[in-house]
Amino acid sequence: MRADARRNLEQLLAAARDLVAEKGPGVALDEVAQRAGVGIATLYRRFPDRTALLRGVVLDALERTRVVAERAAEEHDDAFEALAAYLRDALELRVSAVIPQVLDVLDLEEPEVAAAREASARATEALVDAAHRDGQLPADVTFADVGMMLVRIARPLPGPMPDDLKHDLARRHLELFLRGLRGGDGGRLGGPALDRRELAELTREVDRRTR
Amino acid sequence: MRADARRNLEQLLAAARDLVAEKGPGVALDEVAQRAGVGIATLYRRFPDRTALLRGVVLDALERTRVVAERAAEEHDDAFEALAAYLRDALELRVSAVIPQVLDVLDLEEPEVAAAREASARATEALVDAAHRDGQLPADVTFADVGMMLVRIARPLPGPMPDDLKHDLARRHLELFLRGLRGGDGGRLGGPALDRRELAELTREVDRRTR
DNA sequence: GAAGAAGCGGAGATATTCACTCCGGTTAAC
DNA sequence: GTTAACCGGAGTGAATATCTCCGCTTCTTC
Repeated sequence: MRADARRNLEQLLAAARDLVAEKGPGVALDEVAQRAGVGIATLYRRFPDRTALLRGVVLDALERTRVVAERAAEEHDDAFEALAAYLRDALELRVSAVIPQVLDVLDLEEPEVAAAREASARATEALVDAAHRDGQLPADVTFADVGMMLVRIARPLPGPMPDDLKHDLARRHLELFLRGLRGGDGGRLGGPALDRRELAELTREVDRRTR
Repeated sequence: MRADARRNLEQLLAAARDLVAEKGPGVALDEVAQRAGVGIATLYRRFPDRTALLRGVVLDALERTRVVAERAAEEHDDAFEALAAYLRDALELRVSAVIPQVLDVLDLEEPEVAAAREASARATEALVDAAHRDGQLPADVTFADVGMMLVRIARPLPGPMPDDLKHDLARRHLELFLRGLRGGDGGRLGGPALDRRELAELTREVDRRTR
């Protein structure tokens, strides 16, 4: 495979990942190609139809999720810290938000997808279970709770706001969530601490610029 | 105004609210009319174009938000409980998720919208400030943090799952968030506590049914 | 309970958007 | 320098969405 072809493929997957997370699985494919910086024909060359693209996106996302979950387990002795590290990494990957969007549309029984789902879920379940065993995660907070809160936090917020600010806020809200799970006072939140005035000013400015 | 006309108007606003929260401001207007149980002509009779409908939805949402915020302040002596009551009520109204979606598209300078925004934000800011003053809300958790976490929790999760379960989970996650804010152990979470198997089983079933 | 005003529904013409293909030109690899 | 792989984007046809028109129905009032 030629080097530029591989680069284009990766850019397509990244663009599709971000756009599907934001707008759902029905995004215009032209838009995906444009965001990826390639022509529409290049998209169709790699992925014969929308389903193939979505399959590619979700397989990539599940695989990346599995990798960071397993790495987090290896690199941290403390079970809660391992879980926290996984959640932070997954957020950076911008991967979690896309998975449920695509599952809405894809065939879940399809073996390759089912296997990836299983592997990924198993790896993150191990983190949750370990934190439970160590008594660091409240017993009534389940696998689904953690996973879904990650989705909620990873989903790009709607509203007029620069993308990087949205992401900074997502990081901050993940820390807030972790602090809540941890129980104690927790550490600093970091990131933008916006009061009402600052928030209003910010959105107004963006609104004006894009109008 | 005739009684049936008023009822239809309310159903249109409710349908538009839910659908915009779920799919964004670009929803097909036919779909809105159908969900409201009225003909498409009835929609256009009330709202000459999409912008008018979105304006109606957001004004309604902001007004309802203001009302529950003010009522929460009145009915609760404890500042944190007042904030919690507001968040719970706002979640039930299914109103929070729609506001940022629409702000993305509407003219924020328009006086009526700006006034409603101001009034609504002021009322919820009062709740946050009071909880800060009483030392029940960590000082570094801002107005924007609380508001955005509400949006994150109120937004319907994507993925194959019955709507009422999604809503039960949203309630549960709000309680989880409140427990985190409160700091202590907090009360019971309530609602569906799903482990990995149950979650997988559930989505698989829905997936099969809708296929 | 009859008259009439207000309101309703949905078929269909029109506009818009989207998916997908084709081919002349470009670029990486050796 | 050659060649095979790869690329871009205009363009066509299909699908989808918007919005109007008008015959029918339902409330309200006296």
